[in-house]
Amino acid sequence: MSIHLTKRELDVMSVVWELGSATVGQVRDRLTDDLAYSTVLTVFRTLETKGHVRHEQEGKAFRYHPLIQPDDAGDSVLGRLLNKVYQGSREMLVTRLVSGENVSPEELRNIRKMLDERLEEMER
Amino acid sequence: MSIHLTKRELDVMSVVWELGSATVGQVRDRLTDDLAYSTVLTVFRTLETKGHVRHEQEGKAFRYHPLIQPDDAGDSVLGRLLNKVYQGSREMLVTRLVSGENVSPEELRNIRKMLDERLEEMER
DNA sequence: GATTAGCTATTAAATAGATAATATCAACAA
DNA sequence: TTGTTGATATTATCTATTTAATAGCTAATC
Repeated sequence: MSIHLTKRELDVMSVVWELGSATVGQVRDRLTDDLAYSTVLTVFRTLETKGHVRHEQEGKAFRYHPLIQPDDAGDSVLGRLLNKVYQGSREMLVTRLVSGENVSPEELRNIRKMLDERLEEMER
Repeated sequence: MSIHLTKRELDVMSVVWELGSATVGQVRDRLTDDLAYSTVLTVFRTLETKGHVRHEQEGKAFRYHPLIQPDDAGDSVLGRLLNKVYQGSREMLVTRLVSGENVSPEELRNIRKMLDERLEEMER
């Protein structure tokens, strides 16, 4: 089954993934919205209930560790986006993804290279 | 500002985009979940309130027309996905997108071609 | 030993989202 | 004229999500 994260849950998981693991305070400091400590804690508890993180004691604080990876959470969103918005066309999706101003040629070349490699191993 | 659609709103808009325009009944018939007529109607009314569709009378029914396009709705999702899940790396996102079993070599080649063209026009 | 600082636990409450029952209304059929 | 049919309009309910106030606990500090 696919994993669904709410907006806030994703905000929190994003920091946890980035840091590898995180405490409530660390997450709170990194979020752009200024949330109360207890708010972030509540989100963590929800995530733990859902089995997406676990915690261990660290001094007096809890340190939360991810039990799911970005891809796990991304797949459901990506799937919905692909099917509902781009009618299943990966090309349309990627086209849009690289259509912004701030996309460097290098990034495009890297993506192309990745595609080349993937194509090669498919043909083998 | 970026457009946010809820899951159900996206389901409905998806059908509207696909058909060009749609009535409540048409949408209801195409959704995999079996929703009541009034449920779909409610979603449409929300979408209309938000300015995402307009309607015109057609016989006794309403026909709804989209006022936003797929890209408009996709951008906010894509942006969140890119930044929160893939840490801003388009390459990681695309890698995941093309990593499934059911991705044809042809589709990959089309994407690569699109990238080539985009790279060319950037260098010009 | 009392105080404070820094946590977690409990509880509440407001808002958003999803679903649908029921009331109405207009046009057509008998 | 009077149902009947096929819509829309109104209203309600339930659940999920978001936010946070406040209570309680523990270790260090004075």
